[in-house]
Order: sequence, then C-alpha cells, then structure tokens
Amino acid sequence: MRYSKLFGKTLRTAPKEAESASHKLLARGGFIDQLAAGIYTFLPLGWRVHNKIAGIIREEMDHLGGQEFSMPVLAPKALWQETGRWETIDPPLFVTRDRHDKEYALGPTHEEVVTDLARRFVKSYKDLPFAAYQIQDKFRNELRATGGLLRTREFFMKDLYSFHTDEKDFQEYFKKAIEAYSKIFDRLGLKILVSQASGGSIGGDTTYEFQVPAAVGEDIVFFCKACGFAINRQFADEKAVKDKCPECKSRLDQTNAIEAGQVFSLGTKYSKALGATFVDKDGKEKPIVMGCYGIGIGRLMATIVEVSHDEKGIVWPETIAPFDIHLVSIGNDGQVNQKADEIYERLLKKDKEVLFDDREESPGVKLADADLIGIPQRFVVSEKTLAEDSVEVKKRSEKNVKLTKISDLS
RNA sequence: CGGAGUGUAGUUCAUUGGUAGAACGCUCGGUUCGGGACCGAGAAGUAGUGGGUUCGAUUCCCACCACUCCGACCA
Repeated sequence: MRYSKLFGKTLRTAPKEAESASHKLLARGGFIDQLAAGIYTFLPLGWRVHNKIAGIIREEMDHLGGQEFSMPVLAPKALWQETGRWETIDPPLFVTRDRHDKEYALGPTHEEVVTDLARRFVKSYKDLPFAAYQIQDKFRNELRATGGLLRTREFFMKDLYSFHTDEKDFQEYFKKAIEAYSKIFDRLGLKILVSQASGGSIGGDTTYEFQVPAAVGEDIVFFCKACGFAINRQFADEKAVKDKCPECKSRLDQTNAIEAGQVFSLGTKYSKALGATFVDKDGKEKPIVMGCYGIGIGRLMATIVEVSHDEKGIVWPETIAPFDIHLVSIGNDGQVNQKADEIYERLLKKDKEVLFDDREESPGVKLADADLIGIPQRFVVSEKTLAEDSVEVKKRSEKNVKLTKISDLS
C-alpha cells in the first residue's frame, strides 16, 4: 500500500475527547474515527489490525473444533422473552422495530439465537457435541462508553457457544477452550491473568475472565505470584477471599486490569428456557449442557496498544501489525524515489505486506509517522543507504539500526 | 440516571456586547531533504440548535442537542 493513497492520515494532535493512550494513538495514527459516543469507524489501517486479530482467533477457534456461523444481528422480541432477558439483561438491549411495529433486539450476545438453532437441529446425542462461533457486530446499550475502543456500544465480538450431552463432556471442552484462549493471548503478545469471576447477566456458576494488567483497566484483580491463582475483586468479595491465596496461602497482589475475554459455564440455563433437548442413549429426553466464550476484538486491539506503546507511538506485535514493513524513502532525489519504488515492488513480489511512504514529506514527518503507526520493521531508503546498495533496517521495538544489502532483502 | 465540564476554521485553541483570530493541517509557487524544515501567496467559519434580554448577541440568560470526565452499572 502506498501511504499517499491510504485513506486516513496521521494527526499531530489527538482529538480532545481522547483520554486513554490507546484512544489517542489509534486516533492519531489513523486507525479509528469516532462517529458518536462509543461508536467508531475502523479506518483501513485499523481494519487491517482488526482482521489480523480476528484471523488468529478464527484459527484457534477452528482448532477447538468450532464451526463458523453468521447469525443475524436482529432477533425478534419473542425469542428474547422466552429466556426472560428481554427485560432483564444489563446493559439493556438496543431495540428497534419494523414497519409493522414488531420489535427486535440488536444482538448484544447470542445465547438465544444459537440455542434456538440447537433446539431445532439437535435431536439426538449423536448430534452432540458441537461448537458454533461467529465474529460479528454486537450492540450494547452501555450507560457510558469509556476509553475509546475499551468500552464501546457497537463492537465486533467473537462469540463461541458449545453444546454437550453432559457436564463431564462440557468440562473437558471448557478446559480446552481456556487453553485455546490462553494461546490466543499468547500469540497476541499479551500476558494475562485467568481470573475467577461471576457470570453477570449471561449466567453460569463457573466463569473465568482473561484479564490483562493495565493501569487504565476498570477491573481490579487479586492474583497470586506463587501459584497463578487470580480472582476478580467483585467476586473475591462475594467469596470472602481476602489477602491470602485460597490455593497456596501466599499473599495476594492486586492490579488494575482490562477484561479481554470471558468464558462461561452455562449449564442448562438456556436449553431449559428454550426447550433445547436431545434424546440420550438411554432413550430419555435431556436438556443440552452449554458453555459460551467471548472476546471483544476492538477492546483487544486497544488493550494491545495500552500495553505496547512508547512516547512516540504504537509498537504492534508482528502477529497483528497492519503491515510487515514500513518502507520510507528519504530525500527528494529522483533516483532515491525510483529505487525505493523498485524495492517496494520487489518486497510485494515476495508476499511482504508493505506500507510504502512515498509522500513528498520531510524526513522528520515520515519517521515520526512511522513511529506513530508502529509497524514492526522500518526500511529506510536514502542516498546514504543506496551508496552502500543497502536499506537501513530498524525494528520498531528496538533502538539500533543496521544496513542490509538490497540483494539480501527477504 | 446523579454530579461536573466543554461546544468558535479540518484539528487544537484564543478572542470580543458592535457578526472573528492564531498554530497545525489543506491548496499554489519556490527553496530544503536523516527526526514533525523554510519563504511567499491563498482557500477555509450560519461561533452546536432554538428561544429570550438588548438598538445590536458568537459573547449575557433559558431550553434543547452533542461530546468528555467522575459516580452508579457492566459485557
């Protein structure tokens, strides 16, 4: 991609409504644009990152045996009334109506819709277990949106739902799901605390949150350095966990954290409410045992920026950076530009994802923008480097630079 | 929803009871080219919306709207 053609330029000053580091940097870098409170456009740069994160999640969900669906955003009121959540879910539903005045919920989560599918498709234990997931736009009528992408009212979420004949089968899957989640965060370069928590209005007795320690985090998590135990403070209060680890009796530390994902044991809450049953081997009709597993992708993107930036800009992990290489030409010399162009084409042929800053801007502007955007590798082409038949290679995460022969570029 | 704050150029802000100005950005010309260069010229505004006070309101008052923060709440 030629930067001169990319929609969404960098901003020298952050919009005044931006408070958190991730909001400021994502807005300044041209990744996102705010339309209304808690409602954002992902500009091309931001959408590339979004899709890379979604790609990693999709791979791990597929490994977990998930099948990808695309369920509707609009769901009829009657379905939501069957579980009672039309009135009770918190935050309340965004509701809209059609021209016949029939009401619909804009889906904040999809237990109702997916369980409805299960009750109509699943007949026998032979149809179980299965897992359905989607990566889809969600709507939550939050009292207040905060921190840019950290809490929005419309956001893409990966939601996975698993369906089992019994609790034992569920538990085995639940463990694997937690491992898959841990792998996702690992691939995103995030250190996480897997914290016990309460189920909120989604429900279930055993839930775990995947908490990323960060100063801007709204949650407070108690954690044990010795054994890895962690628990959300709200839940710790319920369980009367004080300052000692209930597992190993070590002293608990605490940290602010961003909840980047959560997994729930749903039991038969939704299958009973909606009549999603199957006939077991013993010939008896039983409710399906369920779990659900969510990750907000935009929040995850902001979380990564919160924990991976410096005073100059974002430092994207290689796995999700919008491009692999930020190619910068320095100097207005026609030869330099021509050579940079050749290197750009050459890198593209090698299947590299390259952002080529081909603008007629001063070196300072280009280098500052490269730091702000945060692509893992920066290639600088200038008269100096061309004298050595080289480009200057620098990692965004490191200070040192080195010259690499153009013929050796991979 | 309770409390507080802010709405003026694309952005960040200044200013004034007599209908506006800077910086950055943008356009054009020229110089420059390794850390947000410089010179010159230029475009850009219904001062959030509505009402009130006033000879006159962007400025004062009221209402509404929007955004932000704190609180409560929480996927």
